[in-house]
Amino acid sequence: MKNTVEFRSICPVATSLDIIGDKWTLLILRDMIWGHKTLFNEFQQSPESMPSKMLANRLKKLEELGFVSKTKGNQNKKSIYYLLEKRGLDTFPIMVEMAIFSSKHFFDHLGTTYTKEARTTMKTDRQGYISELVSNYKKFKKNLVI
Amino acid sequence: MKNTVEFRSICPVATSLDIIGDKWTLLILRDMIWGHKTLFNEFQQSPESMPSKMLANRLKKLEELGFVSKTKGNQNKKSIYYLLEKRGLDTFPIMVEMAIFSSKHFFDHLGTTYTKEARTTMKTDRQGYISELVSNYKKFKKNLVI
DNA sequence: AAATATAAGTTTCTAAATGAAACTAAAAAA
DNA sequence: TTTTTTAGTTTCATTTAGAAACTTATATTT
Repeated sequence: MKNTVEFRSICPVATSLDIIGDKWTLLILRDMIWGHKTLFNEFQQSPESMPSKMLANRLKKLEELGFVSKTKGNQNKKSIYYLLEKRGLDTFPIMVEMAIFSSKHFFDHLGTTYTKEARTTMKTDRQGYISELVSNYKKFKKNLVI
Repeated sequence: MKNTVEFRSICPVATSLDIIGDKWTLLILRDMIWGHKTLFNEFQQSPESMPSKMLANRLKKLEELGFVSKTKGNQNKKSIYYLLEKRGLDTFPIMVEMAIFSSKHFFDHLGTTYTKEARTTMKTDRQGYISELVSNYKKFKKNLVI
């Protein structure tokens, strides 16, 4: 199975799409940033029910491209920990803009699950919101015992 | 041919991906915002060479979802003008973040095509950059004789 | 007016990607 | 020792993508 990225052009938008332009890749990173998920079966339990084949394929791609790192557990040698690297964390602003977009234009579908407060913060203090979630992740990663 | 959006969850990120999470949709909007393109054959001429079948499919979806409008020409009745509506313009911040991301992490691939200056502006005055391009588009749209 | 060209698609067909479901191998728990 | 858990892989049917040829309406050229 080949899994190399083919760039279609030298356009900066197209280049990002060549890498993260599908329905699953960003959801893994979402679960890592917002949910502090690290394990294969944790990603599987997300509400979108990603098929294990897709999950394995995308995790492999994300690791090859340096978005995430893969570490075998020390205590539990059957667990494999996936953690965000800098490149993975840098996709966060893209996802925040996606969240702002759908909250604005597809509010009826989203409903009131995510508080109005969180959405407002995202917009009014976008950079602060991003910085805090990133620093939270770094803290989580540092304290994680594998 | 069915073309309805199926939402996989009520997550704001997943919801955006359900709508624009593919390799082509955003490229049409990119050509409209940055290139002021309006016609079918103009979109076809982009460096990514979108197949006409994909282009027709995505334009239809974008129109159904209210991202763009479709207008038959008055002077030239065989031309059909596609123009951005508010919802389409609001995807622009997502694309800007994508451009910032790939410029940072895939610089080697992008090369020096897009000036360092433009990239710097995007980052240092993100909101200003967005506002100006949006207002340019609105001006273009207002002055366009169909 | 007739022939040619252009614009916006559609159709056809093959290849590739997706996704559900069952299966596997190694390690841990009971 | 048997069962369960974790992290995948394999198989196969369906869907989507993509290349290429075709179509239909309008416009332009001769």
